[in-house]
Amino acid sequence: MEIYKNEKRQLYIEKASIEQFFSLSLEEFLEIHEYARGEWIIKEGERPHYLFYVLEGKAKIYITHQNGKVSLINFINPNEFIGEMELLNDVYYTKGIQASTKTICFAIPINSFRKQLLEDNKFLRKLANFLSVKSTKMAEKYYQSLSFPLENRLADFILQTADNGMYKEKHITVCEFLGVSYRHLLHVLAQFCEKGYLTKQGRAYYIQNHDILTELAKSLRNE
Amino acid sequence: MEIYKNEKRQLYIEKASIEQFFSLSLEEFLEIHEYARGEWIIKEGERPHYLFYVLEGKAKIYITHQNGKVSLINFINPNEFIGEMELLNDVYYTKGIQASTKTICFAIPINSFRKQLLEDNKFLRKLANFLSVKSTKMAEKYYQSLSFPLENRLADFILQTADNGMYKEKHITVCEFLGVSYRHLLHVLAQFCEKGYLTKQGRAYYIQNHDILTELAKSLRNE
DNA sequence: CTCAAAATAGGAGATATCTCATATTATTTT
DNA sequence: AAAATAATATGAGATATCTCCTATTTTGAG
Repeated sequence: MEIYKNEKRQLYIEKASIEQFFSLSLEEFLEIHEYARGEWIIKEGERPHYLFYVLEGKAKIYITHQNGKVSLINFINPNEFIGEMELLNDVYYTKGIQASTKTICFAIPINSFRKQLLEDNKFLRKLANFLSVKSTKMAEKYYQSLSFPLENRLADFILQTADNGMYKEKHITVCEFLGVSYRHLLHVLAQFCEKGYLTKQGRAYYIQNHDILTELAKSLRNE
Repeated sequence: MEIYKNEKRQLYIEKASIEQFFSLSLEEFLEIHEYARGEWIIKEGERPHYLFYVLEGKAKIYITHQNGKVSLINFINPNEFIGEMELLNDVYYTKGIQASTKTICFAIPINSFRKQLLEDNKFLRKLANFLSVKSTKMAEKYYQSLSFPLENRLADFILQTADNGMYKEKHITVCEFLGVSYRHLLHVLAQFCEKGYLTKQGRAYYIQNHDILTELAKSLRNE
């Protein structure tokens, strides 16, 4: 983990236009952290010392179950908070958060600023907004996972992550994310190929029948 | 739906000690609504006109999927908000909320007070707190549902809802809530009886082996 | 009290998904 | 370049869960 100093730090502080977050001026206490791919931003079971806000990069939230099974429960993307739960509650939290690409975030030491943050209207509104979106998304994922077989959820995931008609995610990440076994993921992918929705070339899959995938994915979101 | 007036209204306003929610004094604009069992507090697809806070009773959140299947996605209990999403976002929302017992809540007309609410720190903090808990719970449910078979989730549910060793929920509600088919729920319940965890008398089930159920449920929460 | 609707109950077969085992191929480390 | 590790692939059999069907019992409305 690297903490940016001087000009580099200044650059990011300006870029993030942190005025939008706070009425109070935290600027001089704000740290800019960079985490390398694979590094743990928060270790599971450890109480974090900072409130983070992701500026660049991508991270993953993991939970380890008692049976040893580890689930990827979500991605964290730019413009999202990390550690807001710990700011609000005293309960401590046991999720692990790992950078999955180089990740740059701003970091506010919780211990020193908790009280002030909780009195800042601008910040609170921003936070409440973020939380409401987060909780909606989670609820969506939940009932989707219950109500639909992998076929539908995978179609949706493919459409969301495909780049120019080409799908090329790591199976391991995907099956964690969708909560199915590696084996079954491959099975359904093979089915998609067999049915002509996708074709496989090497490690990549090309979308052949966009409409059918869209149709499958549409069942998830009932709009 | 009944709107309380005068003394009845006053009673609930005092009981809820609404000072804890707001710095501003909304008291005279606050309505107290009572919904009968089965009544819709918010109809699916309809934009609500109030922010609610449940004082007494229990409600259910439903979503209807495109395939016509309806999922119960959660219960709403006393001391929880309803409609906070609509307050924060302009997006409108398509969940249906139905009272499952007589439900009394306070109701703030959103149109008139939105702006003021969003400037009230006390309220925002309360709301952020609520949302963070909500989203955590949802996340928990999500990964539980993915990682564990019904056996574990049902054991947990039984322990949570059993009253004095007796479990007596409606199967229909439960299978919606746990996201499994009616048939399968019965099957696992029958298994529990066969294995001696429960015994069945009429429509009720009595817990015979509390320890095993606890053990099954414990896998869900890894503490 | 009566009838319709809702809830319970269980059989049978299909499908989705998992576990385990074993090869092969990329990628990273030394 | 060799060795170690991670990722991909696939078969086979087990289990969890679903759908459809049909019968009985309970509950609620009139």
